Amino acid sequence: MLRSRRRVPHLHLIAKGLSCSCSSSLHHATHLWPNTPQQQQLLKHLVSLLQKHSSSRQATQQVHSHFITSGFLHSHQSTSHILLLVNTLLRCYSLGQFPLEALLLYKNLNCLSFDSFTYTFLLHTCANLHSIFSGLQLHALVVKVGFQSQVYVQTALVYVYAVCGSLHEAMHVFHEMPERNTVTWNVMISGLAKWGHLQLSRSLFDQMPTRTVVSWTAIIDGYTRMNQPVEALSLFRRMVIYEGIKPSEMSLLAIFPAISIMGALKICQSVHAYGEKRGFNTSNIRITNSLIDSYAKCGCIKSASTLFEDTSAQRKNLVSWTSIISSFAMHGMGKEAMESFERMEEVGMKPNRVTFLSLLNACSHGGLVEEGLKFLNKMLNSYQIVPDIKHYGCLIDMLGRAGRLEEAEKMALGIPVEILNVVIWRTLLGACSFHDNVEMGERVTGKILEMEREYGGDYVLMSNIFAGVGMFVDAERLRKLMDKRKIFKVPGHSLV
DNA sequence: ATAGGGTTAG
Repeated sequence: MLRSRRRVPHLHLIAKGLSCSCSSSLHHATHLWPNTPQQQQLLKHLVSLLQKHSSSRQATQQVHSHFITSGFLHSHQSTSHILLLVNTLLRCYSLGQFPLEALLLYKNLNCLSFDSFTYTFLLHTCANLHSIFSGLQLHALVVKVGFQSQVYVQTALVYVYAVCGSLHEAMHVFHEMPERNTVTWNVMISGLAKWGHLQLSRSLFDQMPTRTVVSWTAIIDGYTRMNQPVEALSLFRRMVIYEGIKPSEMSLLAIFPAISIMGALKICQSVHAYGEKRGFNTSNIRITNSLIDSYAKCGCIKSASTLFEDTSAQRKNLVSWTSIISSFAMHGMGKEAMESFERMEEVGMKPNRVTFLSLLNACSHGGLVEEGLKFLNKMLNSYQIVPDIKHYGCLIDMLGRAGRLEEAEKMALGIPVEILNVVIWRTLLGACSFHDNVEMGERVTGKILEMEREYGGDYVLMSNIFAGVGMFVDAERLRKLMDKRKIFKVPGHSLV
């Protein structure tokens, strides 16, 4: 899943910044500072500080304010030294949580003459913002200032376009490039794979001169995501056995879902062993979490829970807890899921919406209706989590399975219309069918027809209810209605 | 001094 998009206000500021010569505050400078050795020292110090703490927002901001107050811009400091600091600042911002700061800094410093490093970092900012608009503006700027044939800049351009899903533009830049390196190829391949263009991605993968572990991981991840676990696993084997490339932690994370889809317990075990050998399992909690999930999905809840128990409390994060709860849920072990949840609360870990979804799912599958309702209450009141449509779907499924149809219907009717979907009514209709409640089945079918007139499956389900309780006349009438609307039953599939 | 792949979900 893509990370949530952040909005970029005032993009015109960037373009504006180019046209005027200097930001107004600089005009107030009345004198130039002497080029003291202390200042030179300070510059170097700030750069190395940033390089050491490149992921710390606080450090970045402190260096930034030092930079502003130091008067470097009015000094006789060598501009290349200043630019190094500015570029490093831009890089830190672009990688951090507030990439917009990079664009603003750039805009405020338009009297500097920037280099290709600057534009590389700025483009990464756009990628992190998922802002195709600022990406396009920067592309234009890059052409204007003449850095359009620098490999790093072009690769960053391909990256921005690929991240934003503008694959035509990405391919265009890619094809125009006079020289490409491995990173360029990897960016293009993973961009295409990420957006589901597997064949194209694969053909580039096959074409590229040298494939690194990143290339392999990107294409494997593509196959996994596109639900082609066999190809994913066969590529993984080829990478390890024939190419002699060592899988990285990310390679393992990419292959786990494929293992899960296939339910390949043996492979899961050998990847587990490999991770153990490389020390991944103990250094990377994500690997452990994925392993727990995969073991459960391969049907081995024992291994999942053993692995969970063997992981120290220190290392367990929210995902670890959520994973074990969802593991128990998929094995119908409601009690165990509840116990895990309670233990989680005891150690002070705060559940999120996914945790509650897994927990409610466990209650639903384990037939723990009262408990499920209690947890819903807890979610609302103790944690102030607003249920989304999946929570509702789970709860209605839970009530419906238990035959508490009136409560289920009441809950369905209380779902905000903005999030209500037809899956909810289908879930309830399934319960009506199971419990032979014709009256409610009719009402619910009406709701479904309102929302989706073209889909035939529900007519059939409804007519099965009628037929099932001996109302052949009505069943006949419904089928005729279907014929009239030229509806035919399509093979069932879940939309959830 | 630069860039690429990442865990949980009815």
